Formats: sequence, structure tokens, C-alpha cells
Amino acid sequence: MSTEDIKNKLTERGLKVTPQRMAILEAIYNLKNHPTAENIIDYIKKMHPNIATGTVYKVLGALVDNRLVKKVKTENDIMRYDGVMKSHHHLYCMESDVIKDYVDEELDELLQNYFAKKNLPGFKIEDIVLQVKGTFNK
Amino acid sequence: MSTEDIKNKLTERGLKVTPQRMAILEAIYNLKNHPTAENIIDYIKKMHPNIATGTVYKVLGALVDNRLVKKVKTENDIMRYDGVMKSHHHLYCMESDVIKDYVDEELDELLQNYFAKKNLPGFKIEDIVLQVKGTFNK
DNA sequence: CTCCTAAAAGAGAATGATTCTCATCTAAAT
DNA sequence: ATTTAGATGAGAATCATTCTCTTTTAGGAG
Repeated sequence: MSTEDIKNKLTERGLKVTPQRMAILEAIYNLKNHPTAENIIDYIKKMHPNIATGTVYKVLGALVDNRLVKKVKTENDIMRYDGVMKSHHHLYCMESDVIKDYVDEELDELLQNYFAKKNLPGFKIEDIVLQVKGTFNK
Repeated sequence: MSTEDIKNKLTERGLKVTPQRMAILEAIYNLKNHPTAENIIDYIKKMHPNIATGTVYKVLGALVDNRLVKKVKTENDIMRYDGVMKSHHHLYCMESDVIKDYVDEELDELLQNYFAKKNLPGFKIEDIVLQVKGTFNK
């Protein structure tokens, strides 16, 4: 994900291109495992050693509101952020609280077909996300 | 869910039967829509007007640790609690942040069969929870 | 290039859901 | 009845996150 790509993503959404926003998006795309705000701050502190924590949260909020980033949360951890906007599922380790993206188009299709036939009265489906809870082997 | 049933649930798990625990479990089973700690406190304040907030959180924690209650969390809301321990899915309204339980045994079987054939290297599955995101019609 | 404006950043205070601490109480076993 | 370990109470502490108000700045217009 080049600097130019990141810049385009911001302008496409009508967001101003600020150095802070560029850096935070770069962090999200480069860090693995759904970074927390703190992970992001650590990543960008080389270029932005004095960035305000409040600013990071504000930028993240703007990115989420404008659908460039998703929030990811489990029952036992603080908020994490995900730059993959395409619908995907999560493998969640109940021991370590680690979340792994799980992409499976066959499964997507299976679920889409299932709910196409299923009647959920009064509920309009926008997304279907599977959380597979288990444990990673050592 | 009778008082006796609630008492049995506690003793089965080796938990002491205290009035606070009885009241909190009753609240969870009787309140709808995955009550928050505050909902629970409001419910039991008639019988326990002075219960400490810290105690409620502690009791909830013990109930969760002993698998009598589940935590339920979304990206945009505080922690909620669920007394239905049997595996089930959630319909989540993205506008109102409301969570509805969704029980569907046919779907459970479909998913069990799917992942029985699927190879997830190094991951032992314990539970599969579907979150169907959408909006409730008015 | 300059000017202007609205949005964004900064610094640190505020918030509140939740956890912690330590003393007291009590459920339940004997 | 006594004892003990676990539970509760009261309020302080924690910390992830949001708020507030001032200053800065991106980007559009001329």
C-alpha cells in the first residue's frame, strides 16, 4: 500500500490529507493482528514523537466513520482496528485473546445462500460475520 | 426460572449461594436484551437498594468465570450479559446497537458440517458464533 | 502566490465503566 | 456453636477513550 494509495483513499472519502492521517493509515495497513491505539501510537512515534493520544483516537474515529477502517472488539480486550474492509470472518483464540482474519469465499456463499432462503422477519441483513472461537495449537 | 433452579445452578458450580448472586442471576434471566451492569443494578435495587457497584461487577465476573453467564459486547457499547449459555447467534442492529439472540439449529448443523470438512491448521474449534449485522425495520 | 475558512491537531482535563484494596460480613461445613 | 474461606461493602484507583478550547493547517478560491 503506497503513500499515493493511502492519499487517494482519504481524498475519495472527502477527508483532508494530513500527515497524521497518512501515518495512522500506514500503521494500520502494516501492523499485523488488528492493532490497538497504543500499537499505532508506538508505530508512528518515530515520525510523530509528540502526537497527542487524543488526536490518534480522533483520527481513528474519523477513519471508522468514513468506512476506511473497522473496529474489532472481543469480550476481554480493548478496541482494535482493522484496515481490511472487505467482509471477512475471525478466528478467535479464547486463551490468548488473539484474533485472526479468516477469509473464505465458499463460506460466504454458503451463508449468503442460506439467508437468502431464510426468513428473518423485520431484519435487513447487511453483513454476516462468523466468529470461530477456539484455541491455537502450540 | 425458579429460585430453587437458580440456587441449584450456583451450587452445581461450587459457588456459594448469596442473596446478591441469587438476585443478579434472577435479573439476568428476567431482563430482556442482554442487560448491562447498570440494568441489573436498577432491577435489584428494590431488594438491594445499597448494593455496591463493585459487588455487582464482582458477582458478574464470578458468574462468567464459572460459565453461568456470558459476556456480550459490540464495537459501540458497554459490556452486556447473557444468561443463555447454549450456543446461539446474534442479530445485531447497526443503527440502534441492539443485539437479539438468534437460535437456528439448522444453521448450527450446516456450520458444524462445513468446518468438520474444512482444514483450519493449528486451530481447535470450540464454538461458532454468527453475527448477522443489519437493521431492524420499523 | 495570498488569503480565507472550515476542519484538524494539540495539550491536557474529564469521563465513566470497570477493577482494586482492605476491612467486615457471612455461607456453609463441622 | 464455632470456624474458615469466600463474599460483600465502600470508596478509591485505573485507564481507555472522549471532551474542551485554542492553535494550526489543508486545500480551495481568487
